[in-house]
Amino acid sequence: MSDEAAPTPGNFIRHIIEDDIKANKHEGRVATRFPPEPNGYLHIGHAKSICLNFGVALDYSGSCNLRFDDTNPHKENIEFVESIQQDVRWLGYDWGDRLFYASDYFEQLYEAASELVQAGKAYVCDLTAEQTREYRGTLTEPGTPSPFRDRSVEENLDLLSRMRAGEFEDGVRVLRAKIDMASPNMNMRDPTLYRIRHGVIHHQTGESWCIYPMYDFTHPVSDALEGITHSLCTLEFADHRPLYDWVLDNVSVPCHPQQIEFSRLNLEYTVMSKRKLTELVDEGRVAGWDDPRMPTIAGLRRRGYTPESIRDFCTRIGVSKSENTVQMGMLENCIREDLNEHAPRRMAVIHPLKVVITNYPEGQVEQLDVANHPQDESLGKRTLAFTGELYIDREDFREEAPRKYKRLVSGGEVRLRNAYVIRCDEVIKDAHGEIIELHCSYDSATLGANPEGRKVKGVIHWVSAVHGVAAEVRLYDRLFTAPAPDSSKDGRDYKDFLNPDSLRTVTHCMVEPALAGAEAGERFQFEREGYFCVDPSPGEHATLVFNRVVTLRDSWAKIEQQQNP
RNA sequence: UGGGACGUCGCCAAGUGGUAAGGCCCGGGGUUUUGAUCCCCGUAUUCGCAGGUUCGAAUCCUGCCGUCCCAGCCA
Repeated sequence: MSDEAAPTPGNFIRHIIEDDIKANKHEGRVATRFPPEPNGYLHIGHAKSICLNFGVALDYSGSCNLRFDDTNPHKENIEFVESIQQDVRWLGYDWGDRLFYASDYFEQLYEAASELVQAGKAYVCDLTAEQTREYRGTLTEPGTPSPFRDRSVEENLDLLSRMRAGEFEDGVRVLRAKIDMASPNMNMRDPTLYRIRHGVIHHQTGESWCIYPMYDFTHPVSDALEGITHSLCTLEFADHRPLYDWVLDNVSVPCHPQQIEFSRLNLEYTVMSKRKLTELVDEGRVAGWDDPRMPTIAGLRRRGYTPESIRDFCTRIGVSKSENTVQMGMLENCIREDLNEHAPRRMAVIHPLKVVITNYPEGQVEQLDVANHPQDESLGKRTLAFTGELYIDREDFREEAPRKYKRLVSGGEVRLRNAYVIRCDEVIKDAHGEIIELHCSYDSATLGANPEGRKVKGVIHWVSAVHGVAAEVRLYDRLFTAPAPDSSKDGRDYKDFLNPDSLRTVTHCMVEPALAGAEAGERFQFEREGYFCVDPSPGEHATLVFNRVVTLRDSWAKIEQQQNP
């Protein structure tokens, strides 16, 4: 057991950075940035980027800026800029005093645009959006130059300043780079640099601007102004790199950062696009961005994932340029490993079945001393009350034992975890034949000792009926039923694969008394069930609510499945 | 049919001319008052395919095949 972080394995980006340091490129400096657009909550895919950018900065004594890419006020808002900061911080990263907004550079961006115009490298274009599309050509055919491409520098300068002054309506004109309408790279066919947007209140700049720069223009300039050395982004931006470099080569900036692309994370049984996650939230398919079924950082946090487990996950999946879809098991393994080591053990009965121990002295209560962790004494002990009436889980009793079943059966014996061995003598049913109670007898010689002359293989958990505390338990499962819900070949929408059983709420659970004062966000292992987290929602919960983070590995479930295919 | 990228075990992923790391999953065994944990052991004669260069190729060359991305006044 060790809390030492495993060394981060090398990847192609780290190799490039190490080579650059050796070659004294950028004076040996390393500066990265994490540049989210505040138009949604961060998800596990962003965590990969965050761990990469901040991790690299940490390991090479560099710095990593947090910069909001806020150039499209239509889609962005302050709730997102706040949640993003909270999530990055929660993941364990610190941007110090280097919190920036692309909008901090609007004035410099405008000057850079003027510079391009003056150099004859940008022009104001009056084509409509639709016309622009037609003029752009197709993947296989070159585009056609805009009729406004050869406007004079003077006219362009005048028009640009009047765009800024608000003289033109939305969509009437744009500023475009003058590059190459015949380029095989669509991004180089005179890309739009600025568009007009009236009537939106930007969360940072308010109403001071009515023209907004595009990503392809904003990003390289922002990177350069911040002295970024390595600008890491996902694969789909590889085609934009020539434009990124073009902008930096044609505008006066202090340095020329290097853009490097890596592949984004895909996770089985979920979706990762912001558009789809936004849809799930807006349409009420989930309870919000922090719904524990969401792959968002906020969702994982509420589910009970630890920041350590997410960071561990990010280092395990690595960084490469190949298209990948990581199995859920990988993420689950990371949280199991963390919680197995750190979570105190408790007993909780999710589907209670009453057990009466007929030979237990009436009214007697025994206080049992029990370890909080089977391997780690430093987690201490707690006391458990044992009584003649208790609850076990319905799953742990069968009238007829299936093959290899080693829990309680009629006439059979089982060990009550941390307590005695009991035998089931009688099954009490109601008028419908439903089992409502078990009458058992206990062997008083089996507390902390094996029974004489026989072996009892099964061990089940239990809660004293008089000391137990009522609780609600939320059992989560994967949000989608298909491994790749957003790429079905038969034209079905990702929402057609929503898992109807992704949340099962169980209301009348019984948990051991030590759980009574559990605080929001506290995590436990409910023995033989899984890891659970006290729901941290700022709550008006009348009773305790536990979210299931993840089940325990369950080899019995595998056996059972093989027996009843 | 243009351009960009990628193809190493079921899923990730090292490897950068010297004879296929590691993790997850999976299978088998052991310990265990959690069917958990932990501990052993096993799992690619082969790197998309086909040629070529070389004493030697996953690594170099050529050709082919497959997958992903690009035609927002989104990022």
